[in-house]
Amino acid sequence: MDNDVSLPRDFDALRTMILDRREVLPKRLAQIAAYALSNPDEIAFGTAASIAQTAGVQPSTLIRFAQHLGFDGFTSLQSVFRERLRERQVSYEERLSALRGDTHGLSTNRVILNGFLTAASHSIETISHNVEEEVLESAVNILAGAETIYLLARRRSYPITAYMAYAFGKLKIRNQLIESTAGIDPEILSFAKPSDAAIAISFSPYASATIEHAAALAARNVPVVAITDSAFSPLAQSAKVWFEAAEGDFSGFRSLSGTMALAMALTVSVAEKRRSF
Amino acid sequence: MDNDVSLPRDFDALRTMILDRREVLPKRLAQIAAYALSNPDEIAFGTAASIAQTAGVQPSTLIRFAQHLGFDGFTSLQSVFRERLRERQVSYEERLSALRGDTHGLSTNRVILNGFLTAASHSIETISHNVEEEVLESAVNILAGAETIYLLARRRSYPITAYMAYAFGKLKIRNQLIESTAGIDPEILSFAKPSDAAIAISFSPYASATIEHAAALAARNVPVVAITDSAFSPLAQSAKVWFEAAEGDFSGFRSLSGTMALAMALTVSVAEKRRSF
DNA sequence: ATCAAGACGGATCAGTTATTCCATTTTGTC
DNA sequence: GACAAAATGGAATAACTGATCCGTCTTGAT
Repeated sequence: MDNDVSLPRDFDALRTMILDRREVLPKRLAQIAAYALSNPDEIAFGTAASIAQTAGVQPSTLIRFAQHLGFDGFTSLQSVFRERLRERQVSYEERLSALRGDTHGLSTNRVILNGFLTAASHSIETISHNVEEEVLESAVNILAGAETIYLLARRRSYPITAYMAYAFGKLKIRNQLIESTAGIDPEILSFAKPSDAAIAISFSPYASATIEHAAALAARNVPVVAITDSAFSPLAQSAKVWFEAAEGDFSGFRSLSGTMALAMALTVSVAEKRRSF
Repeated sequence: MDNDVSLPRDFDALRTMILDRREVLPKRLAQIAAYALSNPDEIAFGTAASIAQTAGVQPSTLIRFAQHLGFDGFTSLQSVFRERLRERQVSYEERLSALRGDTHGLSTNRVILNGFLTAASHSIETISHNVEEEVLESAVNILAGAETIYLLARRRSYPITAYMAYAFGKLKIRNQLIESTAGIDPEILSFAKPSDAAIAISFSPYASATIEHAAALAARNVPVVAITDSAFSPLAQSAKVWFEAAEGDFSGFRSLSGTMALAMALTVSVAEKRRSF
């Protein structure tokens, strides 16, 4: 349309072209541009309709986007994304060595990054094998029935509950994150009733505050769902149901990836369950 | 349909299966088998009609071929070929293949959990391929040289900086988490000097506070390292270096796994670098 | 040579595709 | 603030998709 002279044949050229025009693109077209560059595989394999949906636009906008760049339709734009995947296949062996133990010629930084990525992927694997159907179901049941969900975690586990608090909030599920900025946690927790529930997360070495709070709640018949690392964890004793989430770690820091995925799954499952009430 | 118990979910398994049956396959089906193994890319991208033509058979034969192998149609066979191109990390693919695809007979809870686990593993893969050596190095250099590291993130990105704050603390690296509980963020940030540095994390839809703070810091020559989702992000403009971390998501919630691993790698790399001073 | 069982080709079908078109909204200019 | 131009959403459409079906052909055991 407005650029017939140089229509990009390969992905890099296309990428550059899009980045060049980023400021002059209309809103929806820019939205697609951003999506396309960060999810090129989706463009390569998806259909106009499916891509439009995940990118949050209309299919027609996708076609306009392609035409705006000089292609004669979505299909020709898509073929550039497909070409990219075919070519990349060549350098695939070199990529493989990146994550394997092969640290030759890699910078320290890269070794560290790979370490964390590997630890993360191990966590995910472990979770997927260790989580049992019944445990998952009863945890979801407990939480879905709760009036308020209390979130207990400290230190390295705190980010998990922070994200859960955010997600519960978005999903309009009442929750209370125990953060102790003012040191009044015991008072807040004293409001918890048996019709509420708590999620407690802690790994060895266990944060004493989390353990104590969980025990206190359990003593008052508030059901506790725990995520911890073994059956010997003091959390497991206070918990009505508990998940074993042995996280991989690298140089002393846990990956959190598996636990994070489990936590989000719990969150969304609870919302899903409530919707069916 | 001579369906065996297990139908291959990844390309290698499919390849082995086809090679096993090579002699027992009827003529036309063998013809397709040979074509498929030597032109896997064509199968991945083509349509049943186009593949049939270049392979010299009828489209219906292609579908019969797929069904003969135990798939329920050409489409499911094709998805195996597509998966092969999509997953650059073969080892991950093998490990996680159990997770993907069939949701038959799984509980809703399990489907949701698998969704998050898959999204997490995608994130990790993406990060491992998108992070470039130079970007990583210059980010580490900036941060290692900083007196105080300011951590900016809101909402869904907040858990990342929360964990970084914890890890930096453990590693005795001076840092300041911008949390705004008292609404005095601008004042705290006004202390930042060019000899400090900031890490800003935000994904679309970007948290305005993070964007503004990052821009303010950049304007005062405080170097900003950003983690965001595309070149279109307003964060990328304020940043001296920025990482692209397109996180997989499931039912609207980002996985955070890849970003978390990247953040931890940055944290530890900075500590490592400082130790060498 | 016969004949049943499987393999095959090709017409057909329901569903989906990319695309077009037009009414409406948004944007930019004077 | 008014107006033209551009952008956008969404319904409509024609082409094409994968899959099915059935008559014909091939194969191989008897």
